[in-house]
Amino acid sequence: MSHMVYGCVMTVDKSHVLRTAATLLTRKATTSLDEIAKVAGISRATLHRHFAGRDALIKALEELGITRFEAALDAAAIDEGDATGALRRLITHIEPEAALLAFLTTENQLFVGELHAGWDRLDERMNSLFRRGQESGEFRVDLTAAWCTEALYGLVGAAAWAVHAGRIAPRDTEKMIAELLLGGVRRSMEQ
Amino acid sequence: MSHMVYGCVMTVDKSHVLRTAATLLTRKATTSLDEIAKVAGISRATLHRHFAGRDALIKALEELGITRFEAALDAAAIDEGDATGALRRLITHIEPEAALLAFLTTENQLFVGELHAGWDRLDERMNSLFRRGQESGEFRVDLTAAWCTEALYGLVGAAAWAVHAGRIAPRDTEKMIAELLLGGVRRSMEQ
DNA sequence: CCGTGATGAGACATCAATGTCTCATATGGT
DNA sequence: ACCATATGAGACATTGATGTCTCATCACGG
Repeated sequence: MSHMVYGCVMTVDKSHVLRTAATLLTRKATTSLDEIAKVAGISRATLHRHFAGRDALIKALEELGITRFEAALDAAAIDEGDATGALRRLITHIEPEAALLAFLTTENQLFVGELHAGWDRLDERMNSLFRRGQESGEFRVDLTAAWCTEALYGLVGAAAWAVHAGRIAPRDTEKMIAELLLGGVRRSMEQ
Repeated sequence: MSHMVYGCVMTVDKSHVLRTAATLLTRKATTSLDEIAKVAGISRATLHRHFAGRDALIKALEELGITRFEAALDAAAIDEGDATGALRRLITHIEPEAALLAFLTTENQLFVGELHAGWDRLDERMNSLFRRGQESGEFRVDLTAAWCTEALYGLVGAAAWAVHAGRIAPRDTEKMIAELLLGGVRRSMEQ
């Protein structure tokens, strides 16, 4: 019985399904599995074959988001160079996953039970980046690292929503997030 | 068991019920009316007497949020004085309504159909505040007013969540939002 | 003391979402 | 050509939320 070889016959792109689910669930948290399957272009039966149920789908969404976020942190090499540059690189790598991240940070339903252990690790890496910037003198110290982390999450979500609403161009999101987070809206006196 | 310490026992405090609903629905968008009623301290029958159904409850939530937001804009007198001060005052007045606002900005379900006309008015007032700051030279012009508005919404939501998660103290939210939005995390050279 | 009105408790039917099943079809590999 | 696997379509029962109803209770005012 040496069958069960994975990887070639799988015509369903789980990542695509999950992204579709993230988009729909962000817009309407009560979206039915029927609609998710329909928009993803698969039947409800197939959706159910890949994800046992709604909870499993949400769980997979969480897993994917954490994985992508972690990958973005790695790709941005946030521990190298100055914190400002590291933060810019991070935003660049996070932006493509904005919709997914926005879903995870707003769907607090995930945290009613136990929260995924991966989040602790991500939060810690984020916090350490801001702390590093504070210690190097790049970042102000009157804003806690924890708040800066939460603010980044919030801004990423706001940007995703603004793009969806057509208020800002997709190509501008990266700059908008980075500039606002780093410099704020106030015109600097030095300029 | 008839308790409830209101002045008059025969009238349910709709505002209290709505705030409870906002809190619960923010944490879990699929919270049942049963649980909302229970946490609000009323029976499901009474909840249904005041709000015809889930949609009506959401609608009332939207109305309340818009009303409170509009009141905050008025109370802050955002058209008077410099834009920076106006923005600080606005944040001060908005902060108590953070949970409610956070719900409205994340519950995009509201916008699948027609979006409430009140939002246009609110967005316009917010945008004009940021435009005013740009024209007076206080705010930078490379960040659009629309984005600044969305960013404020996002930061208010992030702050509400951070407080709920115990990451920042309630008394600090005002400062955290204002300082980050105005000045960003980067240490200013002028200091 | 009694009546009006709001509420609490619960029964009941309904509906939508969900989970599970079967069967037919399509695809890819052997 | 044959077989294994994935998929699509749909039937079916179940579950939970919801809307509606009735009745008992409690508070307040006349």
